[in-house]
Amino acid sequence: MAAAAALMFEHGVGGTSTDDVQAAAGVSTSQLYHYFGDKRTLVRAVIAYQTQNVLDAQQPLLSQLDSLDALRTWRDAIVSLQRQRQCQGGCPIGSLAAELAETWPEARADLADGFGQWEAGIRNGLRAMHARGDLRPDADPDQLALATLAALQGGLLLTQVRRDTAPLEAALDAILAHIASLAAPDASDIAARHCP
Amino acid sequence: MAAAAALMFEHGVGGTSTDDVQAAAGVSTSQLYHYFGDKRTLVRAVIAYQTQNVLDAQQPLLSQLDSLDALRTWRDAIVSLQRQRQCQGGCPIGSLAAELAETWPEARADLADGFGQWEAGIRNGLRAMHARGDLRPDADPDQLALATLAALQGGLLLTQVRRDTAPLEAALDAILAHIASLAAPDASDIAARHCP
DNA sequence: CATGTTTTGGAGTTGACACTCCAATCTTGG
DNA sequence: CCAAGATTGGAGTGTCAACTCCAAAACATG
Repeated sequence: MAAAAALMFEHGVGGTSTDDVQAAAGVSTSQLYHYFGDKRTLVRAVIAYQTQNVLDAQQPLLSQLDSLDALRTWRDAIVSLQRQRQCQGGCPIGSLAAELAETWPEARADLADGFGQWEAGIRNGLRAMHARGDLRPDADPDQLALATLAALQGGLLLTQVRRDTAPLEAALDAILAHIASLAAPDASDIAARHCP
Repeated sequence: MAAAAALMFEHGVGGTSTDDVQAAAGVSTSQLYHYFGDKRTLVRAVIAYQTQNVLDAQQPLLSQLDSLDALRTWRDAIVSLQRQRQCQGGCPIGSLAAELAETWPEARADLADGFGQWEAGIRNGLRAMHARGDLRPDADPDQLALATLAALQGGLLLTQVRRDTAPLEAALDAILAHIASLAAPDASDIAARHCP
C-alpha cells in the first residue's frame, strides 16, 4: 500500500506496474490480487491513502489556520518541505488528479472529494477569522479558501516543472498578501493612519 | 500531429497508443515512424505543438495585457473557454506537465520552457504597467506574473477535477484583486480619500 | 488431531503496444 | 521514358503488463 503510493507518486500511475509494486512491497502476485482484486481498486486505495496522508500531515497546521501568522507558518512549512524534496514530485493528490481526472470518472470523484476536504480545512480557518472580525465583512472566506488551494496547486506544479521554489513562493505570497489586504484594520492601525 | 495532440489532451500520453494516433490521423504505421522515429519524438513534438497553440490562442490578449481592464478581459476569456469546454481537459500544457515532468527530464525541460514563454507574456504586460507607474514602485511585476500563472494553473486543475469553474474564477479573481490593490492611486483617488 | 477455510507462491495465459521490415507506389532528375 | 531515390502500406515480431489458476502452506475450529 505505502509502497504502491510511493511508486505512483514517483513514476505516476501509468509508470507503475503491479510487478513493481510487488517487488517493492515484497509480496507475490496472488497476495496483491487477493487483497485488491485488480489494479483499479489498488489505485483508488492509493488515492484514499494519499488523501489521508496529506490531510494528516497538514492537520496540525490546518486546524489552527485562523490568523495571518498561522497562514505564514503554513506557507513556510510547505515551501521548506518542497525545497527539501528538491522540488521533485509536486502534490500527491494534484499529480494523481492531473493524470486520472479526464480518463476515469470514479477516480475524479475520489480526488474531488479529497480536494474538498483539504479546502474545508483552509475554509474553516478563514471563516473563523471572518466571524471574529479579523477579515473585513465584505471579504468572502469561502472564495479565498478556494483561491488559496488553487494557488498552492499551481505553485506546486510550476515548482515541480521548473525545479525551483520561486513559483510556489510567489503564488502563496500573493494570496497571503491579498488576504492580509482584506484584514480588518484594528484600533492601532486606525490611530496610525494619516492623510497624505 | 493535431490528431495526436487532441488524443493526448483527452486521454493523456499514456492513454494514447500509436495505433490510436494512426487511426485518428488516417495514416499508416510506416508514415508515423518515418516522420517521427519513435513515440518519444512524437510526444515532444506534441509538447511543442500545444505550447505554440496556447501561445497563439493567447497572443491577442496577452500582447496587450497591460492594464487592469485587459487583465479582466483575459480572465473572462479563459473562464468562458473553460465553461464552454464543460470544464473538461484542464490546461494542455499543465496536463502534459503533470504527467511527464517527473519521469522524463527532457520533456520537463520542454514544458518548463513553454511555461517560461507564457509567463514572459504576462510579465511583459505587468512590467509595462509598472514602468508606466500604474503599479506602485514596491510591487514586483515579475513575481506577480509568476503568481498569476500559478493561480491560473491551479484554478484550471481544480476546475477540471470538480467540473465547475468556481475554483478558476476564485483563483483569478483573487490574483487580479491583489494586483488591483497594488495599483498606484491616481489623482482622483487621492482627492477622494479622507480620514476615518 | 482431523477437517475445512483462508492465505500464499509463482508459473502460465492473454492481450496490447511500440516498433520493424520489405515490397509496392510515387516522385524526381536526366 | 527510365532509373534512383523517397514515401507508403500493412503484416509481422518481441516485450511487457495485467490478470488467472492451482497446488502448497498456514490457520482456525470441533
